[in-house]
Amino acid sequence: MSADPITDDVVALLARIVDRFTGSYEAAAASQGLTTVQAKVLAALGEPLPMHRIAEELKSERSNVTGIIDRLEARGLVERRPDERDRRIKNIVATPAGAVLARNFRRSLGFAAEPLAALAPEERVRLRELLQLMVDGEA
Amino acid sequence: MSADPITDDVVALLARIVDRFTGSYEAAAASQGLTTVQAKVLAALGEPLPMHRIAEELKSERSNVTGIIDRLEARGLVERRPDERDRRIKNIVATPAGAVLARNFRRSLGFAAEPLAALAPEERVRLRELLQLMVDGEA
DNA sequence: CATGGATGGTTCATGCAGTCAACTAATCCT
DNA sequence: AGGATTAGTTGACTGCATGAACCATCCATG
Repeated sequence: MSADPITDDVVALLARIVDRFTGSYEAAAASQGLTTVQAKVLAALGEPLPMHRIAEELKSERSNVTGIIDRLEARGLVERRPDERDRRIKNIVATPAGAVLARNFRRSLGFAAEPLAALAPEERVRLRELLQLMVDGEA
Repeated sequence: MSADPITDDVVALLARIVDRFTGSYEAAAASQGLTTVQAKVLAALGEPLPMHRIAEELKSERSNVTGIIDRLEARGLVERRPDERDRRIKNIVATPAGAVLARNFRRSLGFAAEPLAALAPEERVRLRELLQLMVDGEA
């Protein structure tokens, strides 16, 4: 269809890899009793973030984030902290408990993803180059 | 953390690429008025499939598939057709309308994904090799 | 400095996707 | 024939997502 069979192959391979990757992601999240969105939020919370930044991060609506944070806060993993300078803003910060889960999540994601990169060192370097090109290739 | 900085880089790059890919997927689905799951199902329906096969495909429960097919059927994109040999089974088959949407979806997914593979032909070949290794690398 | 417009967050209603448990119907196995 | 297994559905419940309406706060400009 797309004229170029190699491109088609690459796209198909990417589809499979994406599938595995998201599978690993979900498994890693579940291993910490988190949904994927919750894991994503918690993982992004190295620095406190206002709600609307989180909405951006998730490419979703502010109204949606309210609920997600509600649930995380109800479990004591996250805290709404009023901003000093701008009283409209609530900064979300991970509690110690939340930080632990985030760290465990990242670790188990790493383990899950590692087999994917089980290539010879030289191959991994080459792969990194190519992926970097792909990433740079767009705006 | 994972000892190997190159692996870390590769994982991070993969994460970004996965992100873009799923973004494209969602956009392509939305362009046909479909949710991502609906698009996935419709795309898998080159051949009629019994519900439980679809559940496998989606890695979800049979009970979940019931609802998904309900909605597709309500829109006339899909049809429940009783199986001749095994009367427990309902084979799901795309209606002409459904097939059109599936084809449009695939086309617009192709266009969306193509920029990702916008590498020199030689690079694409090399990338295909590496991705193939990754895919083969697991059970 | 007052006011009108933008921004940050919440609420509400609605819909889809997902799980789990309980159920019916049909098939398989012996 | 009868018990286990398999296919699909139903119902109750949760989480994620959107869109519209709404406060509160901030900010710009007249």
